[in-house]
Amino acid sequence: MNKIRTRFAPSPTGLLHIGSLRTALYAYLFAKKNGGDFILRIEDTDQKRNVPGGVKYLMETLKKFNLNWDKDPYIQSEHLEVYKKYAEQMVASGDAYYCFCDQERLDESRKKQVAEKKAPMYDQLCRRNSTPEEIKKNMENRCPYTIRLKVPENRVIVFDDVIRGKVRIESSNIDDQVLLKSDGFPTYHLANVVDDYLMKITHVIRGEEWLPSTPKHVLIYEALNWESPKFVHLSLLLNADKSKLSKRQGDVAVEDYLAKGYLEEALLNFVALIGWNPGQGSTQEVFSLQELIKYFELEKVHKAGAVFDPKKLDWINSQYIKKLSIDELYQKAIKFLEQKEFFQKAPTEKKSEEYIKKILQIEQDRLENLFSVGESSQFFFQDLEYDKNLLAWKNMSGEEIKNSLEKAQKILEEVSGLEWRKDSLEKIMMEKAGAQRGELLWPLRVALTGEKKSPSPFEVVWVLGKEESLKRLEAAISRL
RNA sequence: GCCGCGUUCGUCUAGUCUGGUCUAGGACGCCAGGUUUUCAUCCUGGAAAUCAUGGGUUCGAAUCCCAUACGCGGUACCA
Repeated sequence: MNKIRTRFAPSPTGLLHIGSLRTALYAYLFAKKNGGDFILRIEDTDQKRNVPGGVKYLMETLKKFNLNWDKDPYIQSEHLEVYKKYAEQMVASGDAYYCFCDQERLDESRKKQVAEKKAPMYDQLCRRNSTPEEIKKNMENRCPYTIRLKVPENRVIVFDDVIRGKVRIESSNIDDQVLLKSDGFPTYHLANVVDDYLMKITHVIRGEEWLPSTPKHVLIYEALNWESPKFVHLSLLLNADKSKLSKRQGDVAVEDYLAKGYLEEALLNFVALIGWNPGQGSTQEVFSLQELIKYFELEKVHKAGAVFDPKKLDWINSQYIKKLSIDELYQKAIKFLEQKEFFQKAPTEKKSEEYIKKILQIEQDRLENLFSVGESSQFFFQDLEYDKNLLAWKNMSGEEIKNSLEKAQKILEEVSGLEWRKDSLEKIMMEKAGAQRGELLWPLRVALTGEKKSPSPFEVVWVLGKEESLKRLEAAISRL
């Protein structure tokens, strides 16, 4: 049996779509699961749509996700002569033909067909009418031409899809597809087939949008006398309204999600689970790349399209954030924090790595994405502003609040530097509070944070340190 | 229009090939309660699918067959 080999074949047209990431992941998982190769191939055959730097961006993005490809990336535009050779070979064998129709005529004919409610297809003028002499003359006059697939008449084309089983379509429904464009570049259909064959791709794993053109590809394999690879068409990612996931209804680029502070591992995990799960009653939801490789099976990939649920992504992301060490969290979060205005304005001593790491320890269980880091912890970075009424727990009077704050002051003053740890601070304060928890803890917490909701006062005190904590208590008392 | 693919809780899904153990299980989200102050985490519980609809086959169907509906994709010298 041949070595398994899959490929991810994006076009460098800009950003990487989240659905393409999933396609790449599945192709990668399947290859790795079977000890095969995963190839990166750049399909840059449309000169109009290529974006400068697109290839570099694609490679960098895949690397971020650890979707490492084997061998050097293959760039289609560097192999134009190969496609041309096979196109010519197909003309010679009678499986393709030259077409000299210009765009204008094609457009007109198409318009007419649509008006007549017929399927818009090439009317095969050049297939029926061109004589060898005409072709020769056109060539000598350097007439622009394309090479089209000569789709056989009255045939049923059948192929087997790994996920969907047998798919059949009548040849009368298949257009005489252009294989080689007039600019000398191949179309997707030709380039794809030629490269998949030459690169010994065993499994063509791609989006469902390619299913309808697969019969054309089958015809090309036949014409060239090549064995077809296995076809695997993946269902699409959908918007909440079940339409194909699109920019109109939110972010679709991988880059957007990274910018919002989703971790690569979490995104990959999430995307893997849309339309796939290990089955057999497994309830596991969090998978490392290695685990995905271990459990992945193409046969378990769903046929139906699946809605992209951002809420579940949030949850998975939070699971990954919780697992990070503080050093890792700091490394990943700091660049998001540095973008925040409240952070930029903070005094230098509140920007130290040590201080931020303490805050991150408190935030770790609360974060769904890294973009929002620090947003609920702004009180750590700036002077407080709050309504003094907020200091009251239930119906406490001003006098009671004052007493409570002074008591808190006294407790904190007595805590030694050695005991200034989260756990011992909690223990000490809970002991001193006795039955009066709310009375002591609520005013203290508000004095420290100025917020109705916040982490516990023990944690906040621990981060702020003795000096700053006492200062904030003093400020609260003077407000009363 | 034509061609193709699909259809289990709001969403992601298990179960479908090898019909009975499915009075359909899990997760996210939602709701309620608990976790020695609030928030979050965590824990417990709950609501939530007549398995798209209709017809077969069968003692028995989410599971097999057919039809219909709906959704999606394709229909380019774009990929």
